[in-house]
Amino acid sequence: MAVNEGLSIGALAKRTGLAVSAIRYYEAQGLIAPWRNAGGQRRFDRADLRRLSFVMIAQQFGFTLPQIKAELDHLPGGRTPTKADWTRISEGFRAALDARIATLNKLRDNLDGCIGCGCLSLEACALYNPIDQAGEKGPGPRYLMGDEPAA
Amino acid sequence: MAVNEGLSIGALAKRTGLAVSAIRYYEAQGLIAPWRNAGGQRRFDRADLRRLSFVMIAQQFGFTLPQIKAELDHLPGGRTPTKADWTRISEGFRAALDARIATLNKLRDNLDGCIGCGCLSLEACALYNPIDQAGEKGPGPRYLMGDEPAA
DNA sequence: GTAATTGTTAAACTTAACTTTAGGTCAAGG
DNA sequence: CCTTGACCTAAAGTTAAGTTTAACAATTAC
Repeated sequence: MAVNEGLSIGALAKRTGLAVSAIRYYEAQGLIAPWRNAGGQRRFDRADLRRLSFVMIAQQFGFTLPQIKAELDHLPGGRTPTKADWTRISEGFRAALDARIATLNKLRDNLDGCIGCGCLSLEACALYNPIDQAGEKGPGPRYLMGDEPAA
Repeated sequence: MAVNEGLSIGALAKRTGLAVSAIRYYEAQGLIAPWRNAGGQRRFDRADLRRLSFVMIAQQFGFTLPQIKAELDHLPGGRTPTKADWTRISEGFRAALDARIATLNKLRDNLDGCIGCGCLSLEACALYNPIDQAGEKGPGPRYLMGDEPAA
């Protein structure tokens, strides 16, 4: 056992809890870049454990792999990332998470209003607006829910 | 034009902002159950607008279609759902949403600790535990927001 | 009455994030 | 040396939530 062999993909899988196939997939997506030993097998270093932790956490937060790659690409190229490097990109998480929590709180407040009125109608319901983002910004108000325009 | 013809799929699509193909897909998944006119075309009633509103809102909250179907299946079978019926199942949203917000808040608090230590390591990082749970849930895309919404 | 629009079906295609399979290679133990 | 287990690649399969396509029928508009 040479001192500086690096981790095999199986060892990395055990340490992270990821499937071997997932780690290979992440390499294909450019999230990690192992080197190869004499026999052509992947060898990882310990910094890759941290990279994969980052990937897993970012996924929890709803980031896509390309987005995560974009973050990881901000890490320094030539050297092993320092604690400060990781702290810097982790703070991006904090901001994204705060934004997401704010969105859900707003959604919940809207829902509270809707429970009160029981409407769930597209036009009247405050929840409709977020949905509308993707939809057409078309024609004016309609009577959507089968209720008469009734006074 | 008979008084009580019902809505065509195109009309429903315009009113909801959904694509015609999406509405057909929802029917295939059992989320709505239109009847057919003499020529074999789908006809919807106004209550289906409300069902689709419910679907769209629930999707905003991260529910899957099977989960949404499970909620909709709690609506009364024989009659048009009343406002009270809708209010009752909307309250399920409120609970799920509260749970999700709580989860994210916990995640954020853990992240704050991690930013402090800069570790992001699997053994030490508090964020590891939620990841570990998600890993137990088998193959396929992971949940976007952490916990699976309460059914 | 005819043309344009809207509707019908089944099946194939799409994207993300993987997993599974098939057919072989490398490494470690006895 | 030989076997067993870990590893390799490329390609196909999986799931969710739809969209697209092709070929054809029904409705509506003029």
